[in-house]
Amino acid sequence: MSPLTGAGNDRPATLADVAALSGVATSTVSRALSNPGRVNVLTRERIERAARELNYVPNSQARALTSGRTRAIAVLVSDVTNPFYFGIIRGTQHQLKAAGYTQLLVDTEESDELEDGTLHKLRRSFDGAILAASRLTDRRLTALAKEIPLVAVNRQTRGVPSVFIDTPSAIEQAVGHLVSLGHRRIAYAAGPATSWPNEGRWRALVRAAEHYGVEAVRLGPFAPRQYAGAAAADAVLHSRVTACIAFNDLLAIGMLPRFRERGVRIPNDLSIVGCDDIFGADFCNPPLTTLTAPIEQAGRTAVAMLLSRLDGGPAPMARQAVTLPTHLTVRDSTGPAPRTAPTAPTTNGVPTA
Amino acid sequence: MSPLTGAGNDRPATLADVAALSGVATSTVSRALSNPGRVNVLTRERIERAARELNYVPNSQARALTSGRTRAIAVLVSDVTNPFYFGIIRGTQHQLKAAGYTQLLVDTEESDELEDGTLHKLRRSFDGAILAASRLTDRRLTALAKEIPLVAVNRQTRGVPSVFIDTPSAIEQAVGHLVSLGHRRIAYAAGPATSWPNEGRWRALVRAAEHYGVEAVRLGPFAPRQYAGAAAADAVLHSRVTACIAFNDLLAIGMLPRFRERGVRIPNDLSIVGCDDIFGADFCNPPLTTLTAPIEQAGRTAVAMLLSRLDGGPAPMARQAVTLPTHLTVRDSTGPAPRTAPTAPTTNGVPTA
DNA sequence: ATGAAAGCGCTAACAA
DNA sequence: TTGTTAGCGCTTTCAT
Repeated sequence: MSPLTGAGNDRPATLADVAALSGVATSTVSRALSNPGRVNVLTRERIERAARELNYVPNSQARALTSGRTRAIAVLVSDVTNPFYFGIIRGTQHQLKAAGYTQLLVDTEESDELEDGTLHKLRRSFDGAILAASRLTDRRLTALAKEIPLVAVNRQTRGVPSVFIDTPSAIEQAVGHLVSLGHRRIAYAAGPATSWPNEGRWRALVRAAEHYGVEAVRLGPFAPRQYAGAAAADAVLHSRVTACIAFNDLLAIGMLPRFRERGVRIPNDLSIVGCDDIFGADFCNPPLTTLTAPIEQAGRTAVAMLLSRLDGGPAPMARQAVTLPTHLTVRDSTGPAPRTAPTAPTTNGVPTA
Repeated sequence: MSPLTGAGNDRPATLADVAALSGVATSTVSRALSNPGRVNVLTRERIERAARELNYVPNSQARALTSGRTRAIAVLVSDVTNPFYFGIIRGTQHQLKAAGYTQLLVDTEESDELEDGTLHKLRRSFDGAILAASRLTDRRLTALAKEIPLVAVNRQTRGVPSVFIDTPSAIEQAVGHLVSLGHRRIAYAAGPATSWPNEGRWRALVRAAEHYGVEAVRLGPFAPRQYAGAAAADAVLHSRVTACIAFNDLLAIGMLPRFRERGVRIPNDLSIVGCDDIFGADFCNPPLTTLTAPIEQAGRTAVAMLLSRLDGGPAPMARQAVTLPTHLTVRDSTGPAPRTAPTAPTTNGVPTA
């Protein structure tokens, strides 16, 4: 018989059972189990023994009904398919479990309505939410933050606690790196218009380009998916640049085979920089130079902020906006600029798309 | 004002509010909303209108307390870090949402105790569970399946409904493929001893090797992680084989850079076959020949089985054990056998580890 | 077809 | 420090 199984009982033990066995009132048991300090040491021990004997497990639904707290946190991602979120999920999962919370994972499928709707439908099923990539408007998000304890990742909006992964700063480093390799014209393969970090990355590129006196050209938008890489690669080849910074690694990784098909060698003919440093960025071919984001840490930090807020009242010590540093990781997809920008060969054995 | 926000009310509407507004008893509202058939059409419409007006959202905790059903399904994975589970999670998430269920994601960290413990602690928080890679013993699992509606993935145990990804059959194909390329001695880089599919894969290799009259050698066990690839690669180089089938793609991908370091070319000097076809298997270097598993489908199927069980009583139409076919996907990590097996060079400029 | 009433298991005043 | 007593919001008999 497993120690975790009831002692052959039919129905799981309740507070009342524990109370009966230990000869106290249910309220005392409740206190002993949640506010151990506010109960006599001896009775508490007796109660704990009884609870163990009956293999008592609190019913979290019932607990939630009265206390209003579920000890569950909703984590909303815009696409479970995207490996970027796995870092986030890993971080949140770790931190939540440590704090005894359960994680409700929700995929909002890039839809703001689904995001808003789910948040409301599940409202009483969680104590707080982490929006890993909110597609909501600023207004809506601000309003929501007043109703629901939440922390947004990569989304800075007034009044909304957030964890910001500072990719823009790293973009400046990336541009410096490219400039030092002789690149003078750099493309940005943009992500979806609904993505908040997308604009910041482009602006950072523009700023850095101005600073270094080089050109920046914007391409896209492209879906933040591997399959969008082909279109992005073609666009790059038509833009007469010698280097490209992609909205994210997924897109960058998707571009690689397309360049190979078209006879464009990376990094000899063209340099590529990704963003995030997701799973796979280190072993794709060639390994990707990218802006390494502390993804997992972002998840952990978001949870820490949220929980401290839940425990410590509306606005505790915790800062309301945390910025996580990001750095350039140089691998093999960037190299010295070629004399001329590569173009799509029209007579290369490979037909142009 | 968002249609999803209450009309400026302070506290969310309850059944009683809806009842009051529509002039009926709470029980009638309850029926109208759950058993639409058992209520007068007119009153039902009135109730629905009232509910909409008050922006009523049922409190799932309260509902769970009486009905015993939470409309949540727990999905247990042994390691959220492993991309294999991405596919499972994607599949379950999709199917669960379609059915109006919430997904509770739990990482059991390869620990059977944590698995068992979590299952019990959360017992009243979900209606059923999907064990994506149970580390429990057969006895324990069987016992558990009697208490809790569950479906196991890649784990066949009597009395436990399961979805089995038939990688063993594909291993036979893989061996055939390797034999046709001239390989006569094939290694198996084993996964963890606690992994159920691990043994089946090895047995399939032994069987196929016998059938083709070639040798099979077993190496390991290795952690099913990228970092274990270095050790696995070294073991392969000491085993005098010309081909290796790895427990999973993660391990295979981890082996690749190690071979490169040691001057062993894939597939010229050595052929590698992975299992699962996870994210990354197609773009690593070289792209991996692997046994493509319908991972996402496995997740979807598991959910379908579980839900049909929950709705349709203890043992409905649904088969209790489903096998999903797997096939060999040949990419660039397998090729003709070299004349002699590669070994670890001791004087190659690269020091041996 | 509808209503009244009794809980589900727990927490949180309030008393003692 | 402990017990008594109301509920939390909902479902579900049992009546009507």
